[in-house]
Amino acid sequence: MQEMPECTVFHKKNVEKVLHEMSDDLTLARMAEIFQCFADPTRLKIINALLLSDLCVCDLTKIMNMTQPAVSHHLKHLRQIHLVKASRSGKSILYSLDDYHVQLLFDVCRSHLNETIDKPDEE
Amino acid sequence: MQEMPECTVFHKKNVEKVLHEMSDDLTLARMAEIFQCFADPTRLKIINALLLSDLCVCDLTKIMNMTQPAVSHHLKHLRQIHLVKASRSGKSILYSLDDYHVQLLFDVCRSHLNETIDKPDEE
DNA sequence: ATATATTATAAGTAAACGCTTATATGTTTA
DNA sequence: TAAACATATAAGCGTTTACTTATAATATAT
Repeated sequence: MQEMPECTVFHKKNVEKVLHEMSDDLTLARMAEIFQCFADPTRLKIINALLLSDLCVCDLTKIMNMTQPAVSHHLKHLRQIHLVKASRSGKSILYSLDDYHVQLLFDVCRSHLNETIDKPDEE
Repeated sequence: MQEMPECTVFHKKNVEKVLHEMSDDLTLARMAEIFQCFADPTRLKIINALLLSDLCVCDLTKIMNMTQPAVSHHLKHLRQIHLVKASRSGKSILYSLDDYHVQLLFDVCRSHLNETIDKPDEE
């Protein structure tokens, strides 16, 4: 019968170094929140659109080809972490990106994709 | 009684420009997959650890203070999109980052966080 | 002021996600 | 080769997520 042993490898030096130098949990949680905004295809598409032009909710609804509440829902999400800001313009509310890091994150990710496009999938 | 009007703002020029220049849906879906790996606090912590040192599953289990299958599960996820690679070393399997973009994405996100730390929360 | 246009919020639902326990796979060592 | 070790996979469960429809809020225009 197989036992489930406590792993004993434990490269003490490495583990201690990592534990010491790693970001704290709160920081990691907040970073994860930001990445979460980029992690949904719909939101990412909204971000992509706003990288190209400031847009009102109505325009985004047309671009995304989805219902207006869905778009508003995502915009709220994006606004809460300061990735996007809103300003009224006549009847409409114009949305735009709130931080240049958005462009950076988007570009770095796309580069990664381009450079791994030929790699075969892991199973 | 309130009707639900079709929105008529439609800044045609902007919308057309955006639709034309936006990345295709497949690219956005793949990018979202990558961001999804960064979007979970646990996985992000694993990434953070691997930024600091190559580590075996056992070490990561200790660092993360969680069960070994959970760690393996996340590592599989990370390996499938070529963010992480594995190589055997004796009894253990050593994991390391597979791409310098990982460091870039991590750093850009942390910078964003640092520069927005003082902004008040949107409600 | 009243009607209309634009955007935001609420409640409900189906699907995806991350963890746990149990078990399988593969490598090493005796 | 058999036992032990290190890692991977499978099945199940509770939570979260993203959408839908319905409705509210807010500003504009007549």
